[in-house]
Amino acid sequence: MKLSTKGRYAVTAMMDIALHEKVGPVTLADISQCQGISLSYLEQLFSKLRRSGLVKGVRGPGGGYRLAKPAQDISMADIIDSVDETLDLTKCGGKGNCNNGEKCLTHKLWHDLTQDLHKFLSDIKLDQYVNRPQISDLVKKQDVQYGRFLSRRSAA
Amino acid sequence: MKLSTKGRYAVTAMMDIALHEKVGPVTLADISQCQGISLSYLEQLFSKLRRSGLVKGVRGPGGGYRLAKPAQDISMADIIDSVDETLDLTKCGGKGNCNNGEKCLTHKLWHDLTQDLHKFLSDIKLDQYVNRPQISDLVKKQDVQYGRFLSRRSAA
DNA sequence: TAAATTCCTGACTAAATTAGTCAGGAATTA
DNA sequence: TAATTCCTGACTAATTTAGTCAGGAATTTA
Repeated sequence: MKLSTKGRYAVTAMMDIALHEKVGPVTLADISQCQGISLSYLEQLFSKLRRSGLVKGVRGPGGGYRLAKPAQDISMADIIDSVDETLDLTKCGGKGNCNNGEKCLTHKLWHDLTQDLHKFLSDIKLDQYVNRPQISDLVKKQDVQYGRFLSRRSAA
Repeated sequence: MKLSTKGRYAVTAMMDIALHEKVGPVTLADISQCQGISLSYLEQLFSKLRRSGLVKGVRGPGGGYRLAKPAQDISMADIIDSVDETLDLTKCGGKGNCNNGEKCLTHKLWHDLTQDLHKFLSDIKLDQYVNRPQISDLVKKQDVQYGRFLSRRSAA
């Protein structure tokens, strides 16, 4: 378990996609502009999210990314694990010189803690932070201000 | 909220000190050896932990570090916040071009999530992972194997 | 008092990670 | 066919993490 800006980018981007699930795929260009992340960096992150089976890409005009499964089946832990390399615990355990080949006691305690943390984030699904009252109205308002979707959706 | 190896080092080191509270201060040299972290790096981390009021240093022979307050008053969030610089959320909010001067909706959702996470870690106190049955026996065994304290304590 | 121990500080360097850039190709829509 | 968008890989810059070094300050023990 690890948590950096990388994980934050991934989570917010996934929230973005989930918020607009009903309208259609969300392009990385949109996310890039709205969240202030470079397009290429997003592409790197989404390469991982796609390989983890969290999103699927839709190519061509009108394309973008959409969730690969229902929002209630995607947990925060899934997203963070997908992009943030987990940190190793084996610095002492590898050498095995601390507790007769077993891992240090404190390492075990840390291990227990991260497991609890991981469980906590596994229980939080994407839809919990997205399907909330008032949110959908705000999304619309934001999209209008932002011009997102208008160009291609008004033509259809 | 952020979580990296740095935070892990700090948490495990604090656990180490808490485990040996009754025996006396724990030296950074001991922690360094047991956990495989360089002494100077530990000194950097403990400089922060000390300034945050989580530990206090005891100089001179027989010295080391001990907790500055009871283990049940030190939370995991305290420790992690102390060494891991929190990551900023203002990348969009600063520019304020997303939602009419307000922060992006997704940023708000992320903010909510990290608050929940922070609360989770604030509710976990150091003693919860340390004062557990069986642990104290294991500590003794490990200390004997490791020779920690023996040199200076047997003389007393 | 002298010597050993341990914290404590700051400046510097090396390694790893994060973030971004670039160039080009593949699939899809219109 | 042209535009759009995902997709890939190689490269670079910036930041953070981790470690090194040199020295000083407080304390204990002899």
